[in-house]
Amino acid sequence: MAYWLFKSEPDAFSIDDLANRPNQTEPWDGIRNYQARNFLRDDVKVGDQLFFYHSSCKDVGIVGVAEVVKAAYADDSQFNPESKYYDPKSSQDNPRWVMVDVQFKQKFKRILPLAKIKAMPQITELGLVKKGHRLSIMPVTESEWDSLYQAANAG
DNA sequence: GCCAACGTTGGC
DNA sequence: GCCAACGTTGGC
Repeated sequence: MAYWLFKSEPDAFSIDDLANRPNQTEPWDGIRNYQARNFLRDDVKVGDQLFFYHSSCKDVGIVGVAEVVKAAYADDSQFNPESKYYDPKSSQDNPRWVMVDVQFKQKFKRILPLAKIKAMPQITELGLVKKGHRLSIMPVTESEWDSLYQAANAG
C-alpha cells in the first residue's frame, strides 16, 4: 500500500464534489503530464491512500483523504473532441492517458495550508515543497504521511 | 493578475 | 537531437 498526493483545483473539482458523488467515487481524469501518468499507470494501486490537495485557489493545502478504488484504465476524455482534455494523437488501440477511480474517505476539519506544510521540519523532500515542482500527482512516504496526517488533525 | 519555472512542440 | 518559442502551472 502506497501513499500519494493528488492536486485538484477546487473550482473544477473539490473534495466536497467528491463527497457528493454517487458512492463518493469519481474517475480522476484529465492527467496530461507524462510523469504523473506514469505514476498512475505503474504505481497507483487499489487500496492506496491519497491526500486531496486544493491548488490554484484562495486557500491552498491538503483538505482530506481519499482511497484508490480502481487502478489505471483509459481516460475516456482523451477520445472526446468536446472535452478540454481531448488528445487527437491518442487512439483507442493505444490510449496515451489513463485515470484511476478515487473514493472519498475523510475531510479534515480544517485545511492544512501549504504554508504550514512548508514550515514542517519533517517535510523537506516532498515535491510539494520543492521549488518549481508542478506535478499534479506525487508520491508521499509513510513518514511524511504520518506527519501530515497528524498535523492536519491537530489543526 | 503577475511571473517564475517548467514541459512540450516543432523547425532545422 | 538541439533549442527557441510557446503554453501551462500554481503560489503569491
